[in-house]
Amino acid sequence: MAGKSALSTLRSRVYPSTSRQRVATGRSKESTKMSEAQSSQEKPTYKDSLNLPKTAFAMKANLVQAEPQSLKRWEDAKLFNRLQVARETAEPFVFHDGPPYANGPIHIGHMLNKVLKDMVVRGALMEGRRVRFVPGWDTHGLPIEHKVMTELHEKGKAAKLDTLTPEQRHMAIRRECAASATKFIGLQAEQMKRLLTLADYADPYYTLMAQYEAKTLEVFADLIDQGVVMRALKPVHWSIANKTALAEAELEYEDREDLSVYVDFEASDRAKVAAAFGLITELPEQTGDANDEIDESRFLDATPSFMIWTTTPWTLPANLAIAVHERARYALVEIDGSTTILASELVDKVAKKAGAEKIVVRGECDGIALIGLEYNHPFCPRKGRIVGADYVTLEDGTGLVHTAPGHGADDYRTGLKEGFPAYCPVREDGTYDDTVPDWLRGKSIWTANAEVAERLRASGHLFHDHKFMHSYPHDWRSKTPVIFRATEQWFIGVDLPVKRDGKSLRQRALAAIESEVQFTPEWGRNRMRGMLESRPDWCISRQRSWGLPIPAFKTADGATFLTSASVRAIAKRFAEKGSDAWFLESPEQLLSHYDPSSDPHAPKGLDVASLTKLQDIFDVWFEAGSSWNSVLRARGIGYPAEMYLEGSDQHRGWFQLSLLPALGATGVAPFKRLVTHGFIVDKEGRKMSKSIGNTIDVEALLKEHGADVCRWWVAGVDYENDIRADGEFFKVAGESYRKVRNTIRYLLSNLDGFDGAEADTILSAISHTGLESWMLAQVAGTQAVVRDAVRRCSFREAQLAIFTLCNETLSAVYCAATKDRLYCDARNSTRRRATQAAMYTACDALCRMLATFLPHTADEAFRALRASETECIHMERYRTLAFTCDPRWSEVLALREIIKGELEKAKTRGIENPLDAGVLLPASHHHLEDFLPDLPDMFGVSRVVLARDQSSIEIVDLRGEPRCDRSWKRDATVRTRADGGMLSDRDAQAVGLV
RNA sequence: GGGCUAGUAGCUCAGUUGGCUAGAGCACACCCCUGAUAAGGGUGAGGUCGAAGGUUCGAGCCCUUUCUGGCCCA
Repeated sequence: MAGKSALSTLRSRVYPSTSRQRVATGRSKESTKMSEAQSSQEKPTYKDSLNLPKTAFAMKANLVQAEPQSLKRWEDAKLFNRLQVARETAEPFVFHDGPPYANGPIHIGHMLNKVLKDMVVRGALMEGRRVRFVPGWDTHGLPIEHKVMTELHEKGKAAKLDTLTPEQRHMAIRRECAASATKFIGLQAEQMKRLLTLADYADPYYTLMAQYEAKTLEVFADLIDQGVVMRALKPVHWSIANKTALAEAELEYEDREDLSVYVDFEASDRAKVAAAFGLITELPEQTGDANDEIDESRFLDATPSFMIWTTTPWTLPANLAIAVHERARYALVEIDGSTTILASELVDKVAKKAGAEKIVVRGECDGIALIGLEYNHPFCPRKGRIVGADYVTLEDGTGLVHTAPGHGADDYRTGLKEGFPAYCPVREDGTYDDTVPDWLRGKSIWTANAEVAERLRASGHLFHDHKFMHSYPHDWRSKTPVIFRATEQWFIGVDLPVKRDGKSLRQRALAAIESEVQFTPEWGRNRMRGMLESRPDWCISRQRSWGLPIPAFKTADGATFLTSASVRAIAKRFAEKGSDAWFLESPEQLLSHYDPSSDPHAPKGLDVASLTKLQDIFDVWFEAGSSWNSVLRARGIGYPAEMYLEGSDQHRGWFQLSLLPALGATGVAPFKRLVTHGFIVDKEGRKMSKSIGNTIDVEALLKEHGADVCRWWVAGVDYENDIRADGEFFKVAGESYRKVRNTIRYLLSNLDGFDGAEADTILSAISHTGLESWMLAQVAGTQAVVRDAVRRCSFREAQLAIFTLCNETLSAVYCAATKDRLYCDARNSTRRRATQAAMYTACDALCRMLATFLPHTADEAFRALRASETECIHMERYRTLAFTCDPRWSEVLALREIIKGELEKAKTRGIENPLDAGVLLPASHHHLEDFLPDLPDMFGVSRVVLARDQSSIEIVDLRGEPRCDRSWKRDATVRTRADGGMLSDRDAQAVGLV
């Protein structure tokens, strides 16, 4: 004992740090300390008699090493499955994962999305709900196929593909694609698990699974039943060399010289054109009135033309319209004898290019005045019409745009709007069909370019032509130029009436987002409405290898065969064999479950043996957009989902493309609520991109900070808008995490030897005016805020409430106030045990609240609290916390703030340590008398007195009074005890010196 | 170019229908404690609310224009 106290003394002497000695401002403080230390040499020290904090819960989290151990513990304990069993009869919370694309490692956006989803999952679990969250992956589609093809090229294996039959070729590519997707699913799943997300990783969904594909086809069949699936023409990039459609990613842009032509399209009705420009074509009758003299400049005697410019003369046979901009100015000019119309701004430029000399502007008007006028096609026997289009610019050409809906994307949209067909007289080998004039039939479009120009020149329609260099798309494989060519595609018609109720998908979708779906943030509703209002029919077919085949056939007489019954039969086949069957099996095999006699829509006399398979595959969005059926309904999880939670780009993507098929097939939206988050940008607010080099690597983040810190960062971001991220921000999140962790550690460290089972009994006896009641009421209030905030996905709000509880309520106030009783009271004193019971309850509640955000740390703390390695916080649910406190506590807290200020002022009087101070409260505070026992600890002072004769708060200097050697309080009962120490009654009792 | 959306202390954010001397937390500075110790407590300094006009007795909040970002289209 003597040795120990000597050591303590030595420590107290040596401990003051050098830095403090450097900054020590003055005089007496150090000397006072020294004299006290010296005097204590003769006196006993009491440190060992105190109940000081003790815990195995480490201050340093060491997340990077510890989290994988938690993962393993949960996996070994089969946490996900145990939860399913435990919550079997609980109210389900249907939550559905939007599938990320399996073509690379996860990036920080995935981290954000997955962690937010996990907070929803864990939040619902803590509410006692049953949550079966199935993670999914989108596995089909062009990016994977393109990447695989590029790799095959690089490895020199692509040439071999060309020696295969088309079906062998498809299969070879599909095998490679499946391998690639599977590889990245494995990688991503591990990374997502490392983020401590809780999901059914043992049984996830992939869009390439046979069952999934079958269920997607069922949705397609439902849509056929509802009458919204149709076949129509649409222009696509077309490789003549390979006779196939190409995607944007398969194009390479190279410079190419083309013939560019300026063509005059003769107006059909001279008078109408003249009127548009304020001119006349008929001379009014002579009245003889001198004032009625004819203004000859207003008289138009020639038939004007509309001048267009194009670099693809071969598309002129398909011209159906000319587009102008409503607000652009157009001029009627005479150029070298011809009368023509073009944008005012471009008259000089065009004239100069053509070397024209004599230019007379006869009139001007806005584009809107031209809309509706008609013209005669220069070599086809039909009329065309002037239409308005926003994309018309005055940068090149004439301001009047040649429009062939079968040969251009803009043209096609204009055609849809104006009711023109996607007329395409070009066959798949690049030659004209029989609908064009004789002299073009069967000719290649490339040779047609020059011939069309010559023909126009001969007939006087060619104003000017010249060679023109421009960037032009080429097929990346054959290196040949591609064309836009309208082909037959499958569509879901958004304006067709659905059989169920006669309303179109567009009408139903608009109604659904108006009143049946909640949006977080609310502006998502507006955004989605705009997109739904303007969206065209959904083209669901692609000409690719890697995807789910659209199971359509061609009959011997060239008709397309596809009915809902045939699709359902093939769905059955795919469920057995996977969609590879489409490329491996004969039509008879594929249709083995199909019985034409029971299909009212089967063609008469259908001969299955004579069918040939069509080669379209589904747009990947159709597959992802059917997940509510392939996952939620197929697995009996529930329908519709409570919520979908994705990035705000999915308003156009997954949200919309899930809504449309679901409304068609079921009549009900697949989600009740849409929550969106913004995109992660760098600290300057710029988007992250590999080329700029401002990306943040998820693996590196996890390695540096651990998942709980990363999750704590996610919990704190304002995810509704762009989210700035930077390495520094994670350090800040780490600091905040440490604060919470330390608070928990301190609570735990004061619970050494306390039996948590007694907590409730002890707390049932506490007073409303007691400190415990106040603290527990704060905990209860925080829990209510957290639960409500998490339900609303307002994680930031929940995090702030938890942090404030730790930082303010507990660390700064409650823990500071209860130090004296925890350390100095007798170990089993009623007061100390009440404090422990309150701390136990607070810590328990904190673990439950934190489980949503910090799965590892909450579990670690909970096991420490329960002193059990088998307990798991994630099997728990919220407890009801029915703690309330006297409403006057708010006054006590306000008073505490005032006292702190007074104590600060008292420092100038030399009272630097609050334990050297007493507080005199004036008569006006007598209503707080019930709180008096806790007030000294609340203020951190040695004594609080209610003084009737006092008119204001006063800080009393107690430095003249004896100081208890054990508690360091200046207490009236302090006196020399039998062991020679100066102790107060309480402390004397605690050490057994009564 | 169009639709939606954001811009408040060094950083991350609150600021309800216009009424405040514009608030938190972190970081920073200074102080206390050394019995939560690679912890804990206290105090303080930081802002012409992106910019310019306008409405109003009064604007961070409403209107117009504009600048800088983000998402989705074109």
